[in-house]
Amino acid sequence: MDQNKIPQATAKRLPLYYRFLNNLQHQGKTRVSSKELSEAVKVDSATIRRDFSYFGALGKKGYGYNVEYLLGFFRKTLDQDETTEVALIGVGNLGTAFLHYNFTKNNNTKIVMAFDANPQRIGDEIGGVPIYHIDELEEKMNGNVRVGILTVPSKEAQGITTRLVEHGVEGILNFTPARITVPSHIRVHHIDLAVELQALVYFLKHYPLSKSE
Amino acid sequence: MDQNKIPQATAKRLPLYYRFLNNLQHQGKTRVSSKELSEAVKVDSATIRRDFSYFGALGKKGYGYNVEYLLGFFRKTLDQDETTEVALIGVGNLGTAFLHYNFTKNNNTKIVMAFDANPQRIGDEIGGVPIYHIDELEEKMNGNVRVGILTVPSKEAQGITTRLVEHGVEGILNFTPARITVPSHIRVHHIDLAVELQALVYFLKHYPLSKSE
DNA sequence: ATACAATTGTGAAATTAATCACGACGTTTA
DNA sequence: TAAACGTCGTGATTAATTTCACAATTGTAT
Ligand SMILES: NC(=O)c1ccc[n+]([C@@H]2O[C@H](COP(=O)([O-])OP(=O)(O)OC[C@H]3O[C@@H](n4cnc5c(N)ncnc54)[C@H](O)[C@@H]3O)[C@@H](O)[C@H]2O)c1
Ligand SMILES: NC(=O)c1ccc[n+]([C@@H]2O[C@H](COP(=O)([O-])OP(=O)(O)OC[C@H]3O[C@@H](n4cnc5c(N)ncnc54)[C@H](O)[C@@H]3O)[C@@H](O)[C@H]2O)c1
Repeated sequence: MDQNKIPQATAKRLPLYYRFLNNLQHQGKTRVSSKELSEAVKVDSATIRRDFSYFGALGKKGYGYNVEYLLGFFRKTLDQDETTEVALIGVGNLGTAFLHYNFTKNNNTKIVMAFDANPQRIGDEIGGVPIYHIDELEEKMNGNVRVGILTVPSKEAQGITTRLVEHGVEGILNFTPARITVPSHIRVHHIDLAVELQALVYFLKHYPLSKSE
Repeated sequence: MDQNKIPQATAKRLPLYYRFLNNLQHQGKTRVSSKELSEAVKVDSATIRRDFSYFGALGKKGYGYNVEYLLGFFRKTLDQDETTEVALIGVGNLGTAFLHYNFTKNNNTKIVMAFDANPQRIGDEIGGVPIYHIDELEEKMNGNVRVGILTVPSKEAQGITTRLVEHGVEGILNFTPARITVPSHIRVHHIDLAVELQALVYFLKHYPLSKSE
């Protein structure tokens, strides 16, 4: 689809740019240079220009980028006008935090339902999101849910994943340590918080930064 | 320090390998091949062999790797025997979830204190971690805390960061959307959950996977 | 013993990403 | 209007990471 030439590394930075451009617009700024952007989002300015250039010539030489134009462009590119429905599975510590937050700011995603196995949680709403029993997964998911967020205990992850995929979910954001197996057309992003923390500690001990690095 | 030749991409995978090897040992397995590991952690087997090879010849041709030996090796490499103290700032939705979890399993990190500005939370403990008022940050941090986890509102992020750094913190795990500025010898890892979700949605729409990819 | 099967470790190739560096061109100023 | 300046877009380069593919070596079976 679309522009299959856009590097994945670039695609991952797009939401970041989008969010910052939004901030700029709220501040009433009308123009911005790759240098300013660079300082704000901590990405090299050449990388930013390169990223933008995959979408054509969006800026003006000697001037920079027009905030409104750029924002409008990214809004279309990131499909900000259509909402992707998301289901969250596992309303525990982490799941509850996500439901309260619900990624609503500047966002094209919405958690529309949640599931848990614990009867105490069923029937409640958190942040306007209804919580159903996991047995009702098949019944409540109506084919519009394209993404699942997994915040269940890790030993449940594979089973739930299989059920999600059978019911039309195309992408999974997996917060459990389990590495799940999915059909080849399903996309999984792992966010492994314990690994992130351990990796940070490893870097501290083994790659000490010098004052100039 | 140590082996500055280990690629960062490799270093990030080490905790993952470590965790899986632990599981294997608990299951009583004594040997494992890069192929088995590959299927479990979803990393190409050649990449795993390459990763291991930076540490020398850890395996045996025709046999694979000895689980116990490998685990012992990684335990040393990842400094599993010494604990790194961590402070968490911002006991809100996300912060509370992290305190309950506290990354205790197989881990060399421990959240030893938390801070918040909301008087209602002060004095409590969550998961055995005391919660202090943010004004006491300087007083309670004793120089042993090397890592800070930031789960405050984004506009507070920069100010808190500066204070943490002044009091000896060397690494920051930043969950706020704010991109913080730090001296060059401080390491920051951003985990931007909203960006992760948006990026997943972008990939779904623009890089549909085929059945064979 | 010997043959067979399995699996490592690693050069080399391929892929992906980041950075340099500069010509071209628009803006601003006087 | 013209000169000075700022900033983009990008070819070329460099760096980082992944993957291929196979000789070497070991374990296992007969
Ligand atoms: N909380 C953290 O800070 C943290 C950090 C790193 C990783 N994780 C991982 O995230 C996951 C969730 O962590 P948590 O702290 O929120 O755990 P939790 O135990 O608080 O929450 C898990 C929830 O899943 C529900 N559940 C159990 N089985 C289920 C099923 N079959 N179907 C639906 N719901 C089910 C439970 O009732 C519970 O509410 C775990 O895999 C954990 O390893 C959490
Ligand atoms: N909850 C999520 O799912 C989620 C997802 C993505 C990003 N985030 C980001 O993570 C951060 C925390 O999110 P949250 O949902 O937990 O928010 P929250 O409002 O629930 O928690 C923030 C906590 O920080 C405390 N706080 C405020 N100012 C402080 C200060 N100066 N010093 C110490 N503590 C202070 C507040 O009292 C509150 O308890 C935010 O920046 C948010 O954007 C959260």
